[in-house]
Amino acid sequence: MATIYEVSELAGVSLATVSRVMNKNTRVSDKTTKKVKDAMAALGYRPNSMARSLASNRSNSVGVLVSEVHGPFYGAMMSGIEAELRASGMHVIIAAGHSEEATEKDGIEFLIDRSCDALILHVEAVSDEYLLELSRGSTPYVLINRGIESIASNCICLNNELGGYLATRSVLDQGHKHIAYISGPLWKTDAKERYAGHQRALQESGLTLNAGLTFEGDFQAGGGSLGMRHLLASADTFSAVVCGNDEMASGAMDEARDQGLNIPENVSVQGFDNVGFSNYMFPKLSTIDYPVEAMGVMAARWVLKNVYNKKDLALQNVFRPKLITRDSVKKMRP
Amino acid sequence: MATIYEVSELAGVSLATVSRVMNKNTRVSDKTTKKVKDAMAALGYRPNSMARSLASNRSNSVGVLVSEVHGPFYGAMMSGIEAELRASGMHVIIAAGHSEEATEKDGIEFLIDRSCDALILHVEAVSDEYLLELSRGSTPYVLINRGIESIASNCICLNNELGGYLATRSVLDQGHKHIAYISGPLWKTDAKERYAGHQRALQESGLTLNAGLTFEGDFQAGGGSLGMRHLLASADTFSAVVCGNDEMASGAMDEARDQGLNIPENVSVQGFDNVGFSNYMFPKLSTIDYPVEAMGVMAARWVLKNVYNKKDLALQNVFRPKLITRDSVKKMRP
DNA sequence: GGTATAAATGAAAGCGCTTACATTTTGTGA
DNA sequence: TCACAAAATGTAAGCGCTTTCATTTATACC
Repeated sequence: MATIYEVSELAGVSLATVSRVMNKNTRVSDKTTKKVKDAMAALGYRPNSMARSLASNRSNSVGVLVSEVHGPFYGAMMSGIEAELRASGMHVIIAAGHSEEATEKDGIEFLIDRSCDALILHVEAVSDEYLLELSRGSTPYVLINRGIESIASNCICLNNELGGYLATRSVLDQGHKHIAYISGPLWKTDAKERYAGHQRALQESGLTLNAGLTFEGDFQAGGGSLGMRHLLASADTFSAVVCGNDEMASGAMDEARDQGLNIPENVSVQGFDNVGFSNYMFPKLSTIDYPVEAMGVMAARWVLKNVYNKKDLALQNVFRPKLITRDSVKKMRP
Repeated sequence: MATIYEVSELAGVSLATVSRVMNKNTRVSDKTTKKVKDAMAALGYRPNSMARSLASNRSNSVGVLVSEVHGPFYGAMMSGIEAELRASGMHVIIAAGHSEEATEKDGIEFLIDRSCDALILHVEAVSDEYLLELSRGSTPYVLINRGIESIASNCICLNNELGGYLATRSVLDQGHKHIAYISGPLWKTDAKERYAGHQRALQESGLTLNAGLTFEGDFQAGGGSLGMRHLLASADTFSAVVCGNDEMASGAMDEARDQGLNIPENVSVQGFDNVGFSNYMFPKLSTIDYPVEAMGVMAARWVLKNVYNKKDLALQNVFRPKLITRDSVKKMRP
């Protein structure tokens, strides 16, 4: 492998000049630029990224921590990030946090030790204090789907409350009066916010929350099944169930069918996330669109702008969820 | 940030000794080891990974090229790879190839330029010749889901032919005699092999392939819909359709339902991949299990063994697909 | 043409480690 | 106790770049 030194020799210039034409940060005359480029081409020169990183204290890598590497949600997020960053020559290093505090911290440290220039984090278990402390360190980071007041400009969030509101609002608009809710684990901020939105929609319609028609799930299909079983066993009746995410909606639908109910004829189901498989379900799931890929792209832009000094990038911190109407919610006869 | 030099000073030993206790590759007496570790702890020392890489010519990073970063299939694969490699302190850099030759080559070069110690590739568009040429380079790689005879030990494959056979065999076993097939794009090796398995199963049962009941799709839901439409419009009747993958099965089911057919009452559907959403579909899809996560883990092990010299790792090159019986294929009355 | 100034280039000191080789210390057996 | 091998540690030369500062060359103006 040719080194910069051999290039400089062949081109008859100094190391510094070769470095300059590579980095195009200082003017080099057209004539020497050409000589250098020719020499590079002749030698098939590829700069050694490790040496560059060491000398420049820039690794051109950004670390991405997701809860799970698989899963449609994180997939879309990583996809947006990868595309945007690679287009600018940066690479992404991934790590999984598994929604556990220790693992998340471990992942963050791992990425920092890897000399990432910046981090994009989707963390759930770690505390605000930890993140605040982290922000005092030297590795800048953006948070996806987590809002912390004092570092708001580092946060890229969905308005979950609005999403929760929209979900229930749309079910109400179809004439439903008895609405059950299967929430995500309420220690997760987004689950809590969505639930709050649900409550607001009910209140706005003059309905009161029926605690018996509420179930705290786990954001997984299993929790949705459990939730539906619980709800169906309850004394109260309902014509629709709003779920904290699509996975739980799927589980709930399965369970309902197992109990002989048809969807949406006997019970309507509303999801949240619109990620991956909701369109493959039957009936196709009405849900709330979570523009997670766009948010990934935005996180990447945040890094490009704040860490790699690309100007002229417009940033957006809060994204709006959008109602997706499909077939799982039926209109009620008045 | 403390450097190795400060640690050596505080501990009263040389740079080399500190390096030795970090890398534990040379014996250092217990006494000095302790002194060094204490000094490290006192200074909160973190080794600079870029400097280590430069000096040792090892980046501890492995590049992973997938067709799409999102998508349940690649998600499972990356998940397996990430978990296995990180447990050994290596990190993974991802890049997307988008099933296009130029993009795949670009991604591979990108990863090589990033000083990856090894590559794990899921490539589709690039030619065997290119890969052979690549194998003469200095960056070792493993191929997932691509078999090349002359570098067989670098390939981790599913026995696709067997999978295709199993899929059709199971449908035959349910008493179906008129079976349609929606294949993946036949320029892709796996699509071709699965199709070959289908044909073998038919032959074995003394059935002949009916060209009118065959459709070449694109491995996407859209292709499945198109395929089903085409098949239903054909002159020949069929009671079951075997699909080259789950996405197409989903599309096919949608289309069938749009045309008023019930599944599996009017037409049975068999998928392939068992990845992600097939369990969320309704009816739950009978399919062929593709142990892609395990294959990801195996690819990671290949790298650990061949590149990072971890002995004692058993490698497996060919994986067996497995039939998953669920609800989308119905038993025919004889 | 001569000087002042800007533009282009070069020289060399690191960046923070690893590792081959040299040196010192420790342990062993007679 | 001494010679000698083995174990432990130290010395110093890189790894391949970037970047500051100094030097040379080109440009402009009178």
